[in-house]
Amino acid sequence: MANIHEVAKQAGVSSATVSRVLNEAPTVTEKTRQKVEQAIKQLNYEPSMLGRNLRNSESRLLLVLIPNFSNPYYTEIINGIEDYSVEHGYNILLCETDSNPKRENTFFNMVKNKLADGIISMDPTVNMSKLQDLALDHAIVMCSEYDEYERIPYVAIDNEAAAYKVMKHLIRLGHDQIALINSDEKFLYARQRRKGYERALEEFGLPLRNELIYNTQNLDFQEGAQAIRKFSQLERNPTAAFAVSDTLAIGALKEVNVRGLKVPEDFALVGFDNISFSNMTNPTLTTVAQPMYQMGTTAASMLIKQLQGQEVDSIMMDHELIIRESTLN
Amino acid sequence: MANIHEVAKQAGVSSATVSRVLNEAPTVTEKTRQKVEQAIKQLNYEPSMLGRNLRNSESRLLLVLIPNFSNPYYTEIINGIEDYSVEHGYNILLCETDSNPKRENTFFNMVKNKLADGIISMDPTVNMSKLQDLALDHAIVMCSEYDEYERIPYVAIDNEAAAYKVMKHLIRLGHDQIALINSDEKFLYARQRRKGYERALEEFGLPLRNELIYNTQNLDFQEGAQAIRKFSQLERNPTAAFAVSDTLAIGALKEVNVRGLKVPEDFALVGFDNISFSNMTNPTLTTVAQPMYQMGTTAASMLIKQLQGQEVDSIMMDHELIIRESTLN
DNA sequence: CATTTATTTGTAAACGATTACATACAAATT
DNA sequence: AATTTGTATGTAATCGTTTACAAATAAATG
Repeated sequence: MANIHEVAKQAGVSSATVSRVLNEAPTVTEKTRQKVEQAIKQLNYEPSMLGRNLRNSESRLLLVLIPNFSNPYYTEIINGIEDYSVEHGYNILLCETDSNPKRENTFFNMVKNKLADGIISMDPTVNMSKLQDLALDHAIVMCSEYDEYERIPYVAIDNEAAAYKVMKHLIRLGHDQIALINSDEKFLYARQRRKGYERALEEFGLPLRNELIYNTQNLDFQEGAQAIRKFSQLERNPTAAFAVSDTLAIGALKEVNVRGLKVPEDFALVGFDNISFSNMTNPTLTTVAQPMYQMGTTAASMLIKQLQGQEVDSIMMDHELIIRESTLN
Repeated sequence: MANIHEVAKQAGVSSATVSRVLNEAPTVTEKTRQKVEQAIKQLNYEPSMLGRNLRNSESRLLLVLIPNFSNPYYTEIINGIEDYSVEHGYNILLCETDSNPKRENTFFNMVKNKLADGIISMDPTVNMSKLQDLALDHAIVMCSEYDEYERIPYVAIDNEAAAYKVMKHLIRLGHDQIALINSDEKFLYARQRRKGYERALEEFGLPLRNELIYNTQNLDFQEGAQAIRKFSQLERNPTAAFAVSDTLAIGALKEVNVRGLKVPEDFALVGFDNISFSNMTNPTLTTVAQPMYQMGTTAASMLIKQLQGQEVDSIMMDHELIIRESTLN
C-alpha cells in the first residue's frame, strides 16, 4: 500500500501538496490537483487513518456501549445513532461490554487513546465512577439508562410516568389485582417504573401487595414464565400483569396460555418497548413504545455537539401506550 | 494526557526504557521498572494505541460486517466471535453495512489503513470483487454466506441438505402440497435451500408446482404473512410450508391463525434459524438450528490463524432439525 | 523593467509509540 | 590493572499524516 510520499513522487510534487489535495485545500492549482489525483489512482492510494488520526488526534469514530448484542431492545436506537452519525461524518462501532469491567476498560481506553472520539453508553451496569472520570475530558452521552446524581448528559424517557399510564389503563379496565414483573431494581428504570406502579395504586386507592411484585434476574422469556408460575401459587391470583419488558411479557403470555387461561379475557398483559415481535404474538401485546430511533439520533447529536465543544443538556423524550389485543375488554 | 516522554522524564529514564517496561521486555532492572511504574501511576499515563499501531501496523481489532443490527439471526454468531476473539487478545467491532456500498467502503478502508486487522463478513450483499481484492493482502473470513467461486475461506452449513431434511420430515408426515417461502434467490443460501426443496420433491416423486414457491424481498414478518395470503388464492392450497427464516415463519403463522386455521392440524409450518422467539410462539415452531455460537468461534479462529500467517480451509458445520409443535401429527 | 503583492508549492517539525544500534556500566577474566 | 564479556540504558530513525513557515513563482503595479 503506497503512502503519501510515493504519491508525491509519482506526481512530481511534495507530500504537503498531496495532503492539500486530499483535504481539499483551496490553494491548489487545478493542474497540480489533476496530477496528484492521477497519481493517487495509479498507485491505488488510500490515506492512512492511523497517521492522520495521530496527527489530528481525532478518529471520527464513536463507540456505542451495550451490555449485549442479543437484546432486540437496542436495535432501533442503534439505527438512529448510526444514521445521524454517518450523516455527520462519524462512524460508529458497537461494543458489547458483557457487563465485564475488563472489556469495558478496553473501550474506555480506546477513547483515552484517541482511537475513538466519544461514547454513547446504553449499559445500565456501566462503572459510573470510571465513566464520570472519562467524561471530565471526553465526550460522553448516556442513553436510556443514566445516573440521576451525575452530570453526564442523557436522553431517556420518563419511566415513572409511563408505568403510571400503563397502570391507569389496566385499572380503568376494571383490574384491581395487578402484578408487576420487574427487573432487578439495581437498575434505575426498574426503580422508576416501580414508583409509577405504586403511585397509580395509591392514587386509585388500591392496596399494594408485595407478593404481586416479582423481580427477575434478567429479561429472558423464562423469567416472564417463571413470574406467572409464582403468581399462580398465591391464594388470590392477579388478573393482570405489567411486565417491564416485552420479552418478559411474551414469556408470561406463553405460560398463561400453557395454563389454559385466555388473554385478555382471563388475564390482561402489558409489556414495554414495543419490540417487533410484540405485534406477532397471539394475541398481540399491549406495550409502551419509546421513540427509539429518535432517541438514537438525539443521543448522537448530543455527542457530536459535545465534540464540537458545545454544552448540551439532558433530554426527556415522549413515550406512548400502544393498546393491542392483550388488554382489550 | 501524558505521553511516553513525560513519563520518561518523570522517571529519569529514556522513553525507550519506558517502552520496554510497557512491553515487558526482559532486560529491565527491577529498580528502573519500579521507577517507571511509579511515574506511570503518578501521571496517570495510558499508552496511545494510535502511536503504537502506527509503528507496529497492527491494531488487534477485528471488524464484523453484518447487513443490519436488527436481525436476531446474527446475535449468537457474534457472541461466538466475540468470545473467541477476546480470549485471543483481539477486540471486535460490529459494523452495519446497510447494504450500502459507501459504508462498506469505510470499513474496507479501516482495514487497508491498519485501523483494523481483519474482517469477518456475514453480509450476503457484500461487494465480492472488492472483498476479493482486499483478501489479497488482508485477513478475511466469510461466515454463513460465501461465494462458491472465490477462494476466501468461509464457515457455513450445508443449506441444501438442511432444506432436504426439512422436506423429508414434512413429506413423511403425509404432506404432498408443500409451499416454499424463500427469500430473494440472489442469495446463495436461498438458491441452495431451493435446490434441497426441489431435490426432495423429485426423490419422493412429488410434482414441483411453481406457484407454491414465494420469493420475498426481505425477512420481515409481513412477508411471511403475505406469502400465506398469496397461497390462499390458489385453487389447490398447500397444507404445509417451509420458510427459510423463522421471522418469515412467524409472520406466516400469524396469518394462518388469523385465517382460522389450526397449526399443525390444518397447516404445518417449518422455519429456519431457531431464533429464541421460535420457542415462544403458539404453537412453538419446528425449525433448523445452525450451531451459531460455534460458527462464530470457528470464524474467529480462522481469521486469527490467517493473521498469524497460517493457511486456513473452509469449514462446513452440522445443522439440526428441531421438531416442535408446528409439525406434530 | 524593477518592485511589490498575491498565489502556489516545498521544507521540516510535529503527533506517540517501538526498536536496531550504539554506548555505558558493571562483573568476570586474565 | 587491563581486558573481555554481558547486561542495562540511551540515541535516533521510523511509521504516515498535517501544517506552520519559508521559498518560489506568477501577476500586478509604477
